[in-house]
Amino acid sequence: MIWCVEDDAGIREIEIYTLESTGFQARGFADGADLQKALSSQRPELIILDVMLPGKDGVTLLRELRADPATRDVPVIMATAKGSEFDKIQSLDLGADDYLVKPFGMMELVSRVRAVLRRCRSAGEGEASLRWEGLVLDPEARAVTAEGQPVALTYKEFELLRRFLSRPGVVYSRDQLLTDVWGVDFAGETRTVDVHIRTLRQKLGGYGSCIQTVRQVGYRWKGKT
Amino acid sequence: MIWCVEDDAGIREIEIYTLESTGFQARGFADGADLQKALSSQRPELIILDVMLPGKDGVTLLRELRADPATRDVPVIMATAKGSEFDKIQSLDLGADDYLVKPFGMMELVSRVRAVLRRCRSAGEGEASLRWEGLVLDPEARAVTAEGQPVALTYKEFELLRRFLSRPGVVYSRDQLLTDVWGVDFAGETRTVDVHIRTLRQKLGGYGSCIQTVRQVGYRWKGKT
DNA sequence: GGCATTTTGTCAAATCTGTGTAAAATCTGG
DNA sequence: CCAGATTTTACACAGATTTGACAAAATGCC
Repeated sequence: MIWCVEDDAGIREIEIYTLESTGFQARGFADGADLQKALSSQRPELIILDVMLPGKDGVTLLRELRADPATRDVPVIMATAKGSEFDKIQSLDLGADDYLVKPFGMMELVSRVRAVLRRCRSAGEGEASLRWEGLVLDPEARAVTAEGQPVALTYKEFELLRRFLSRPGVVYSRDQLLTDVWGVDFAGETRTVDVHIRTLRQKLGGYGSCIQTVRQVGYRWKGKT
Repeated sequence: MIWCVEDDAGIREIEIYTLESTGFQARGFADGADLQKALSSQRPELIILDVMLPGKDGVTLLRELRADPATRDVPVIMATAKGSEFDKIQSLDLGADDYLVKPFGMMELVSRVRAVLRRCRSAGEGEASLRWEGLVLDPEARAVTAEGQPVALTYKEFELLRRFLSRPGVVYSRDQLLTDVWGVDFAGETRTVDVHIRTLRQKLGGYGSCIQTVRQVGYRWKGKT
């Protein structure tokens, strides 16, 4: 799925039409706010980002994308009408993967998208990061952030959180968590899980209350709404 | 089984014919009311939903589908004549799995259906939730909702309800329920079941009366209508 | 229809169980 | 051996479960 952020509806239509007719799935956004809202629940393969946008401009958006562990590794192609060298350098410095100068032909768009995707895929697909509102768990970096602030978790805590976030709302029994996180051959059969849940809850601060205990059964991440 | 919601009988016929001739089972509905009626007793693999419909429009229907735990995870492909960006974004935001713009070719329809099914199947099948009209029991989340409102049940209450909903109309004797829910080696043999049935009936509100007592025998969930 | 008997509904009190919590004990890698 | 992570232990408490007593309803008999 490729996302196009472009305020001009006409250009956006053409971009999407072109991408879809070439076999990509595509979706458009008129501004950065829409993009960021959608990013909170989904993750595109690639973003085509216009520099000139109402509200936050493309360069600012790019900077924010790169600052967030959850979106750090989404490829971005910047698009701009201005051919100014400044934008170009600045964007590439901030980590844009490629650059398109308007007016660009649709074949150029497609070929650049393909090129960037090819480049990024060969870089190896990483595990997607899990997120819940402002809480982000990055499996590759093995790091968790809450509203951008790092949360230091131990191994067991991290693995527990990973289970929860990967299936929010689903109840995990203590046994399940034990064999899952501790390993099938775990001897001890005490309040071990409880204690780790407690420390995890503490470290998660406000998100701590998202871990609900289901009496007689186990724990689950607070379901939607 | 794929369901097509489309008010134009001609288009509906063609969709169904195409899907069936490609090996799918398909069934058509003229409006949202018919769809929702059918959903109360069955569950399709995928829904193709027209945006322009008499009565409730497709976007509203989609929103309702996504709001209901029982249908939240049914894949939906939206179809529309309007190429309006608004509809498209809104639908995808609401969780449509794909989008078809009329007039679409039948081969495109089939390929999109295949793509969505492939994507959703790999998402892994969990336990199916049980439902009775507006009452939904989700075994994985261990949660029950009545008309979307959560119903807090204790362990025993949940297990009882699960028995009833899994075989509506079947009478369970107290002994059966005791060994089933309480365990084979349950000592106490008093009014225990009755008391739990009572609390369950209370918490279920209007659905409480669906638990019928069969004198001398036990209890059962109210059979069909 | 009355009446006795049995079965079920209801309530509140008593009991039991699982969980939260803190702190001590143990383990692990450097 | 140390620091930090993990596990164990112990105990109090909230909430679930069970018990027991009685009221209400259904059934069968005359």
